[in-house]
Amino acid sequence: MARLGYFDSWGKDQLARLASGTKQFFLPKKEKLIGKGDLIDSLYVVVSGQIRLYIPLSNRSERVVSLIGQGQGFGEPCLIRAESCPYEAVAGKDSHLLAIDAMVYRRELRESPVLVERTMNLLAQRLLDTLRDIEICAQPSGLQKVAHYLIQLRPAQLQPSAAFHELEIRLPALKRDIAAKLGLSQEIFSRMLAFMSQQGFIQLTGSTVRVEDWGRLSGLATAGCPMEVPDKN
Amino acid sequence: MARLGYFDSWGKDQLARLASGTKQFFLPKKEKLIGKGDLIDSLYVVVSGQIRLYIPLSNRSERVVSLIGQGQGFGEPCLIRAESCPYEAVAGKDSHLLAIDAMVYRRELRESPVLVERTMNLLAQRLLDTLRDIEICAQPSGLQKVAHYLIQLRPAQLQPSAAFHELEIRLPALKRDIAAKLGLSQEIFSRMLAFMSQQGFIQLTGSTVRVEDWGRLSGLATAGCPMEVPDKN
DNA sequence: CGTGTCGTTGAGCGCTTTCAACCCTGGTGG
DNA sequence: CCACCAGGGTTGAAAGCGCTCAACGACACG
Repeated sequence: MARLGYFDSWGKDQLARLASGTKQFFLPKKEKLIGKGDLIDSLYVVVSGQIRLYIPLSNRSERVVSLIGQGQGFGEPCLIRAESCPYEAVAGKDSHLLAIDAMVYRRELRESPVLVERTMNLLAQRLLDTLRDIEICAQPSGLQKVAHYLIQLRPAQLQPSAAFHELEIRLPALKRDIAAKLGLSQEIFSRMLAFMSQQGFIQLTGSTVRVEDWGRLSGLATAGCPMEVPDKN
Repeated sequence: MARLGYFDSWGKDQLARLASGTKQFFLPKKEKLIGKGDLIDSLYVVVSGQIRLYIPLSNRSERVVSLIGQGQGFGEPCLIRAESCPYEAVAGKDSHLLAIDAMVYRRELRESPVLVERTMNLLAQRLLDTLRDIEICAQPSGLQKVAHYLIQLRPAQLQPSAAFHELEIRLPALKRDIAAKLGLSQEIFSRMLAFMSQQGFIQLTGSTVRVEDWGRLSGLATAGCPMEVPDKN
C-alpha cells in the first residue's frame, strides 16, 4: 500500500492502523468522485492514473484547480475543517485510488503529533504551490501565462546558471486541462504554443515540448510581446 | 500583546516565550515590508491597520492575494517551508505590526504539538479561503466576479433562509484593492457596481453597499447576464 | 469503416483593458 | 477663508485580446 510517496516518513504502526480504515478502488475515466459542496468522508490518495480537481463555471466550462497524479493525495483541508468540498473531482484517466476513512484519519491525527506536523508541512507547501498557480493565472496576457507555466514546469536543475541549455518536457496532462488550469480556452492555449513554436522559442511534437532558449522564454514571461505585427512594411 | 485573536487558544507560557522574540513596530502607509523573493525572518501579525499582499505584474499593476486586517497574520508557509516569499507586502494604511522571530517561532513549533495542530488548522482554513478566491476570480465575466464577491462577503447569518432580507455591508478595503483581488481593473469594478446599482440589485453610497435582493444577486452570480441590451426596438 | 476523443485553425463578436479627462473629498498653508 | 493639491473614484472612447462557435484533421479503438 504505502511505498506511495504520499506516505513517506509515516510510521509503520500508523500505516497499519490507517490501512484498516482504508479501501482501494478503481475509478474509470470521466467518472465523478466528488461533487462541489459534498461532504467528504475520506482522504483520497492516487495510486495510479490522474484525478482532476476543478471548479465548475456557469459556461459549463471548468477551472482546473489541481491535477493529482500518482502518489499525491487530496481532501485534507476539508477533512480537517469539516467543510464541504469547494471543487469537483473526476478521473482524468482510468485510476486506482485509496480512500482513507475520515474517522480513522482524524483519530490518527488526534493521537500522532508527528502526523500532524507532517500534514502541516504538506498544507504549507500546497499553499505556496497554489500561490504560484495564482501568479501564473494573474498574468495579463495568454502568452505570458503559457511562458510562466513552461518555466515553472522545468524540473529543478543542478545548474540554474545553465539557463541556455535546451531541455525536453512532457506536458503532465491533456492540453485542454492545462489550458483550464491557466484560465485559458484550449484554443488560445493551442495558438500560444503555435506562436512560440513559430517564433523559435520552443519545438513541440505532440505533448512533448523542447525549450530552445530559457532566457528568451523568461523574457516573454516578464515583458510580454505585442503578439504579432505581421511585418508588412 | 495577545488579546489579538490570532493567538486565541494559545498557551500562556507559549506566549511568554514567543514574546521574548517578538518586536512591535509601526509601518506607515505605502511602505514596503516584504519584497517578492525575499527570505522571511519573521512571522507577522497585524495589530492595527491593513497589509496588502500582492503579486506584481508586468503591467506594473498588481494582483492582490490577500488583505490582512487586525488580528490576522501571514508568512507561516514561508517560515515552515523555508522558502522565499511569493508575494510583496506593503501597508495599505498606517499599521502596527508584530514580528515574531523565525527562530523562536520554529523552536516553539518543534516543542509544542498543540501549536503545530493549531497551525495545521490555520493553513487548512487558509487553503480553503484561497480556493474560494480562485473560484471568484475564475468567473467568466466581471459582473459575475463582483456578484460572487458580494455574496461571499455576507457575514454568516442566523437564517440562511432569509435570503431576501436586505443587509448593509462595508467594503473591507479600497475599491482599487478589491478590484485587484478580483482580477479586474478598478474601472470595470466601478462600472459593475454602477450597473448593479442602476438595476436595483444594490444601493451604494461610498464604501457602503446595501444589498436589496440576495436572490437576484446570486442569480447574477450563477447565470450571468448579457450586461445591457439598451432596449432599442 | 464508423465513431469518439483530442487538437488545430478560422472568423466574428464582445468584454476588458488602456488612456484620458473629470469629479469629489479632505488636508494644508498662505 | 479660500486656493491649491493629492488621492480616490467615476465616466467616456478606442482598440485589442480572448471567448465562442464551427469546421476540419489526426489518431485510437471497436
